[in-house]
Amino acid sequence: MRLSRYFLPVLKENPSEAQIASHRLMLRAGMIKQQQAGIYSWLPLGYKVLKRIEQIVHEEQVRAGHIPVLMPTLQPADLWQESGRYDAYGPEMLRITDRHGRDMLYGPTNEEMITDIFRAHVESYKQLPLTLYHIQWKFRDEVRPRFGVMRGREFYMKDGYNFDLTKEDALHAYNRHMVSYLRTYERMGLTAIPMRADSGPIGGDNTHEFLVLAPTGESEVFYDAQVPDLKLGDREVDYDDREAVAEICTEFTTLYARTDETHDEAVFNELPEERRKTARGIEVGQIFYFGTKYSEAMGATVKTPEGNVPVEMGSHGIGVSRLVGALIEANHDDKGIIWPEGVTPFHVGIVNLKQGDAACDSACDALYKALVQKGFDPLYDDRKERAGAKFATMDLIGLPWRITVGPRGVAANLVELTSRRTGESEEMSSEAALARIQEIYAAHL
RNA sequence: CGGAGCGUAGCGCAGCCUGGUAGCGCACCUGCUUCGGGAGCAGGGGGUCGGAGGUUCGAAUCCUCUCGCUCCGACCA
Repeated sequence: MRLSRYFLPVLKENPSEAQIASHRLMLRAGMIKQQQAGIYSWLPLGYKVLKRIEQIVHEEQVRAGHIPVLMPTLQPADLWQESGRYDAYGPEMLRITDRHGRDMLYGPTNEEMITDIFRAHVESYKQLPLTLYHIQWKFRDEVRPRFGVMRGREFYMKDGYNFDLTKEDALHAYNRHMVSYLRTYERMGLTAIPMRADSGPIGGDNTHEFLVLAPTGESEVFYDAQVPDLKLGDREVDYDDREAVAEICTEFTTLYARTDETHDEAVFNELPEERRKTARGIEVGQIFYFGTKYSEAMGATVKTPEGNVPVEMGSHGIGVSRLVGALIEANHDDKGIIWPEGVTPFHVGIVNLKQGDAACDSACDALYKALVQKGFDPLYDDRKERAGAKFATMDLIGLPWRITVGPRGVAANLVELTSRRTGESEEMSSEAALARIQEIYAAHL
């Protein structure tokens, strides 16, 4: 993309409404525009990041054997009356009446609807196990939305639901989700720690929240200093291998890691003092096993040799839109955002220091074409701006790599490759820069 | 939902107390110079002062109502 033809409304000054880094930077980098309290338009740059995150979530869910569907945002009230949550949910649920006076709601989650789909189409235990998920907009009418997309009223979320015959099967589904989530966050360059959590209004007795450590997090968390070092790395996972999947879960959940809701001071204090860490965390996902709570209430049963039995269920969510904010909270400096390679909106930025100079222009054009030809998505700043303005824009929007083309180097076929994260620059030929970019992204494409 | 604020040009703000029909910085447009870290000079355009009602000769300014947004607290993916 050529910046002169793009839509990137960056702000030089800080918007007054933004209190935390991610909100401020998303507004300044032209990623979002607030339309109402807690409701945002996603401008081109923000939309690209949102879609990259969504894509990673999809890929990891499919890899785990889960099946994508898409359910509507508007749901009929009667499904929620069946489960009893229509009355239980309270004013956070946005209730709507259509022209015929029928009660509807903008879905805050989809347990009821997915259970309805299941009971309509699944009759036999032979059709199990089954895990369906979707990525869809949700609405919770928060009393006090804040922090930009981190705590909006409208939010984009992946929610998945497993249907199994036995509790053992359902717990395997739970473990499968935990591992797939760990992979998902790692691919985004995030360390999200699974912590034992409270089940809240969804109910159930087995649940973990995934938290990204950041000073602006909403929850206080307590953990063993060794936990953030746990990594999946590039190990292969066979999601059908129950023992292997369970082993990984054990590895990631044995050390102490809890939110303030489940924190146990006595257990925590058994750790040597230097390993006891207290911090703040942003919740970016949660997994639940809740058994037959909805299947019994809504008659979601399968036929077995022993008769009709309600299915065992769990539900599992990843806050896709919230992750955009969480990623920025975890990756920024005083100049702007620093995107991890896995989610960056553009792979590399090209800065032409002397727009209009024949040699610089043609060098940039050639580099741009070569990058596109190799499957990259570069952003070429071809505006008639001064160098300082171009650098400041690149730093703000946080592309992890920048190639600078100036009149000095062009004569000798030299460009400059700069890392946004370290600020380190290296002069090399265009061809060498292209090769380096290929190398860098080999693990992310 | 309790408490506290704020709505004046695209963005950030001053003016309000002590009424006399708007101003600054950035951005934008034109020209000249500048050109590796958000340039300088000169000129220029842009605002029913959130909305409605009231007081007054006269309201951004005072009064009432209303809508929107933000912050602290309780609540939450």
